Parts: sequence; C-alpha cells; structure tokens
Amino acid sequence: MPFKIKQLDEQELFHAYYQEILLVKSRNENRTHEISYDFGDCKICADKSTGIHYGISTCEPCKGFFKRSLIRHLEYKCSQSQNCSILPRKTKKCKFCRWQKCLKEGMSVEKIRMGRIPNSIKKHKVNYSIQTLTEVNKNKILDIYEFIPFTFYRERLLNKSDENQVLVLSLLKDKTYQLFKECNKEFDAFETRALKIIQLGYVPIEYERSKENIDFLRQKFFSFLQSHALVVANFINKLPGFDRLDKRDFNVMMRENFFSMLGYRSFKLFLEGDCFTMLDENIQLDNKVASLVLGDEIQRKVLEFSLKIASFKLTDAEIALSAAFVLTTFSKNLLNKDLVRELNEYYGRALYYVLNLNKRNKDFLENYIRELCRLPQINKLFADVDCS
DNA sequence: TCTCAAGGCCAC
DNA sequence: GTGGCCTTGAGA
Repeated sequence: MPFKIKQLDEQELFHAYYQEILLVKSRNENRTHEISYDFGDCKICADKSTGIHYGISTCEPCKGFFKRSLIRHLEYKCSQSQNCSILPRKTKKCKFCRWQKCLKEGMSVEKIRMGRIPNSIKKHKVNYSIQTLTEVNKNKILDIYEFIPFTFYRERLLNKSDENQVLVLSLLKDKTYQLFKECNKEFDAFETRALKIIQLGYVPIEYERSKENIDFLRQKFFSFLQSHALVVANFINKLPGFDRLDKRDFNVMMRENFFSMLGYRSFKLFLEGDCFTMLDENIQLDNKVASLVLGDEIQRKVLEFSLKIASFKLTDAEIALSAAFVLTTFSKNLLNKDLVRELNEYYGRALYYVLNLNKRNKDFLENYIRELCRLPQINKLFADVDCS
C-alpha cells in the first residue's frame, strides 16, 4: 500500500532497497536502466497491480472482472454475509463481494482515462554502472538515494524531489477525499435534501420551549453524537498513517476534535442562515432546535462560526484534508507527539497543495487559517454543553 | 513517436 | 467465468 507512511523502519527500508538494487544490478550490468513506476498492490485483491484501470490501481484479473461485471453484476449473489475477503490468485472469489469492493474502491467507467501519464511523474531514469554500485557505502544512506525508485517511502526519507512530492501529495489528497466522502455519505444526502427544500420555499418547524421538548431533542442530539463518533472513529482509523496511533492517543484525538469534525461534516449544510443537519430522518438541527439543545448563546456563536466557514465554499478535497490537518494540529495531550507532528507535516502540505491547485489567494488563506485557529475554542464550547 | 488503458481473444 | 496476453487508439 503506497499510502502507509511507515511499515518498516528506516534501517529495514534501506536494507530492502539495497537488496533490490543489487538484484537489478545483476540483471542490468553496465547499461542504462529505467525503473518503471510501481503501481503497488491491486486495490481489490492486493495482487500486483498492472496500472490504473477504471480509475484505480488494479491487477489484470480485477480489471477484466470489472469489465465483464458491468453487464453481469445484477446476477451476483453472496452466499455468506456480504463481507467475503478478496484474496489474490484465488479463482473462487465471491463475485458479489468482489463487485462491491470494486465500487467501494471507486472503479467506474466515468473514470476511464486514455493516453499516457506524464513521464515527469511516472518514470525516473537512472544511470548507473558497476563502478558506482560497488562504491556505494551502506552506512551512507544519502549515497544510495539516487538509485531508489520513486515511492512514498523515498519521499519520507528524501524530502527533496519536487516531482515526487506532487505525486505523494496528490495521492494523499485523493485517498483522504475518498475516505471522507465514504464516511460522510449520510451528510451528503442531507445536503441534497436541504437544496431541495430550499428550492420549494423553506419554512422551519416551530418547537415549543417546554421541558419535555428539550429533553426529547437532547436525547435525539445525544444519539446523533453517538453515530457521529462512529463515523469519525472510522475516518481516523482509515486515514493513511493514522493506524500508527495507539489507543490512548486515538481517544485523545477523538475527544479534542470531536465537534470540529462535526463542523467539517456539516459546514456545507449551513445554508440561508440556518443549519440543515438532520438528527434523524425527521428532526432537523436547525437554529431553533440547536437553541433548545445547546442554549441560545452557544447556538448563536456556533452558527456565526459555521456560517463563516461555510462562506469559504471549500471543495470536498479541501474539507477532507482540512479535517485531517485539524486532527493533527489541535490534538495536544498526546503521548506520541512526534508521530502526530509528522502526520501534520504531510496533511498540512497536502492541504496547502490543494488550496494552491484551487488557486486560493493570500487573503483567502489568511482568513481561513484565522478561522481554523478558533476551532479549539468552538470545540470546547460544544463540549461544555450538558446533554444529560 | 511512444506510452498506457481499454477491450478483444482464447486457453484453461 | 477467469485471467494472461495482444491489439487498438487516445493523448502526452
């Protein structure tokens, strides 16, 4: 998996590369050699990938399977519980689960891209001779960098190739975006609903300020927060590099960013001066409900802040990377601070890369960062609400 | 011109 | 039906 930030320590990694280089050397002595770009593992079955097929990195069999299934997938049925593992080089894979995994990983005919990938990204030409290799000193890792193919690991070790940085940041952006989208499907549906009812002429429902109503809504709000916790935990668990967090730090990260994450899930639902997040299929967490649940003052502050963030009209990729960046920026009481600092470096750069891609100007960046800095304060405001 | 993903073909 | 290999054609 090219997205894992660390599976081997640097010594192990260096050793692995060194062995690989010696193997390549024995096959290609004294000639110019091109090391092809490594597509990594097939996203469906973890076999060796042969390229980008229907939008994602897959092996030939999974490419063929997806192609055949475009017509046949309706016939597929799972005889187990629809969570069969899709293993490489096994012909008896469950077709239903394999097809579901193709969809989940993002295979689609809409993502078909013809033509070549720019050489600047895809290939790195290296010239070497026996002479050079025999001079390689195992203790001087820097000397060997010139022979290491472009990979995420090399980026981590080298931090000096512009081309590779773009590739890594782009992969990180895509993966984070995909994970966020996956976790936030429910809220995306709220957005569709919101746009529809705004078009029809939105009128908020009135709730009487009775103790009974407040208790009822608080209970709904609490259940809503429980399901939000599951979504955030799932998102954090799957983010590249975050699997290295231990349980304690994971909990700290969850606690210290719980409501910031709710914000990132729902900023797009702040429309027309109101909030269109749904506590369940019937109850909208609009301004009036929020006032009953949180109290007037907190509701007003949260609304003002959320409308401000909503006004930036962030793209989905910006939202996803901001969420990951915030998680690593505002988690303070951690044991493994170095790890989170390292993750913060990556996600911060990926976010900056996306903001640049979207041609965000200096004013935008300054204003956005200024608002981001208010997140811990808003988070605390929320956390102090007594929902009991 | 070259690269590479899509789709075709066919042995298994 | 699967998957390895080949041809085709888009695009850098």
